[in-house]
Amino acid sequence: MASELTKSSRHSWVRKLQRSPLSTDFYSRDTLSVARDLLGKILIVDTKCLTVSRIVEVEAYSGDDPASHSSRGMTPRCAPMFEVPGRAYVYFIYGMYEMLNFVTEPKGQPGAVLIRAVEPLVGLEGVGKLRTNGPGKLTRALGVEMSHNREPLQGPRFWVADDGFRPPEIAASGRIGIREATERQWRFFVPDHPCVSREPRRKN
DNA sequence: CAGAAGATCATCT
DNA sequence: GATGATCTTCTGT
Repeated sequence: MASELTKSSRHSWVRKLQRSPLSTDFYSRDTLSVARDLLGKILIVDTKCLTVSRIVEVEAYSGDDPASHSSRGMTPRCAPMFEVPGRAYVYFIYGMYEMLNFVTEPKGQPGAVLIRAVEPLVGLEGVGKLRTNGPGKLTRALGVEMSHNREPLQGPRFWVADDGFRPPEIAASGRIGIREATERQWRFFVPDHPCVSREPRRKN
C-alpha cells in the first residue's frame, strides 16, 4: 500500500502505474463486467495537482438501462458514451456537480461506469476520506471538470491501472428506485470500506 | 420557448 | 425525511 512506502519508492510506484494503464480492450466489454473489474484499480488524476486513489465504488450504466443517458439514443451530451471506450465521460448535473464516468463497450455501443467513491492514497492528504465518497464530492476533490470530457484514461491527465491488489470481497447493491424495472444490479462496492457511501434508501 | 427532471449534497427537523 | 442550492439538457408545443 502506498502509505507504507517511502517517498521515493512511492514515486516510482506511481510512475510504474502510469506506464502501464489498462488498455482500451479492458473497457471495450460489457458494462457490468467493466464496472465490477474496476473495483480495486488505481486512479491517477493530474489536473491541478497529482492525485492517486483506489476505486472502491462504481455504478454501471448500460445502453438499454432506462436510467442511462443513452437509453433514448445519442444526444449531444451523451455522445461520448457511444464513442471510443477507455475515455472519460464528464457531465454537469444539479447545477453544481461534475460526474466522472469511464466509457465502456465497443465503439458505437453506449455504456459507461460512474465512479462513486475512491480511497485516497497520494496527494489527497488534506482531504478527508469523507470528501472522496459520492460522485460529486469526488470530482471536487480530484479537480475533475467538464473540460476533461473525453480525456483518455491512459494519460496524460488520467490513468487507470492495476497494482495487483484485489478487494477481498465485492458486493452489488439491489435494485433501487426507477431502475427496479430493469431487473438487474448495477452498483458495485467493496463492503464495509470506510470510503464507500451509505447504501441509498430504496424508494417505497 | 417553457417546463420538468436530474447518475447530488448539505442542512434542517 | 424533506428541502433548497443552482443550471443544463431534453422534450413537447
